[in-house]
Amino acid sequence: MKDYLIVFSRGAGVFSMNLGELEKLVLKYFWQTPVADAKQVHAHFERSRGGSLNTIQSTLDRLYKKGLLARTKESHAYKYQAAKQRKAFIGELIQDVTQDFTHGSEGNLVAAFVSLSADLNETQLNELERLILEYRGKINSEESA
Amino acid sequence: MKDYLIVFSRGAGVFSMNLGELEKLVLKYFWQTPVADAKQVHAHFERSRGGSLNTIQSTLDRLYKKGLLARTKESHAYKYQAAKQRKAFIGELIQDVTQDFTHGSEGNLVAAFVSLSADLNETQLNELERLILEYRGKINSEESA
DNA sequence: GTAAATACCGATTGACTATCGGTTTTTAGT
DNA sequence: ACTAAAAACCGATAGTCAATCGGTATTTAC
Repeated sequence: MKDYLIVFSRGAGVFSMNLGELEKLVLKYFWQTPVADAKQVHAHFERSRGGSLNTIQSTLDRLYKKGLLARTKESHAYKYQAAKQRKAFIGELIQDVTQDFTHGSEGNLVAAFVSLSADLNETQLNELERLILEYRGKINSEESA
Repeated sequence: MKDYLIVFSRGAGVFSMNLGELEKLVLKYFWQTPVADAKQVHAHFERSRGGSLNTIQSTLDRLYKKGLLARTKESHAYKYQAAKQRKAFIGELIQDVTQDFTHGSEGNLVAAFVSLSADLNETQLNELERLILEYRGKINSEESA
């Protein structure tokens, strides 16, 4: 007789689930198209990859349940839109996948820099410095307000 | 009669697969412990999470086949070790999960900065600037060599 | 040469995406 | 109010993958 309990858990991050290929495509679609219903999404993907309207509908529903799409019912159809802007999503994604491997004191971004710096060119370094300056300015003006 | 072919593919990135909870734990273990065999890994995890030696063995094998662990046979047991250092792994991970969502011209790191900057404190900004300077220095000395 | 340690094989379970047929619900128009 | 169309909803199936572990084949040490 087992006197213990085995608990299985998958994913502890922001999303706690993985994204399939179609889900990724649909997300990208909604970063280009503010609002669309299932029919429109289906029309958009029918040519490039096929698939039935039902497949699109259940994918939209899955993304909605994951909190990645928002929806409102308008007459008899749901209108979907991205729940997060692309960059915010990417940020959460990075946090999600890295948090298991980064230590508390070590910022994810700093880890990312160390990890990716080998691929950086001068232009990107300049851009990054510019962003840091810009961000510093924002902090300071907030503090003095 | 179907005259078309449906191709399913999951993941196109560096790893082209996902990591389970145990796999993550084992990876982290090998970033702290340079070399270990299945028995040692099992001994380490037995207390905290249980599981049989076989489970550890197949997990090690899976990580090996994914290229995340290296192994050499020593007498009758494989000795495993991390194939990638932690930060390199994190870098590839970030690239992997973001590449579907970032545009070619936009560096992943720059995207990461924009995404994560809301969480940055002054210390981390300083650290980042320091890293940029350091990295610039490295580039320059390589160029003049 | 045998016993112990380890690798190897294969099966099962559970989670998740993709897919789509069929049924129910909702709404618009008459 | 009735009906037809549209859409949502339900449920089934297949494929991928991690986790798990029993059983068998190898390998090595003595």
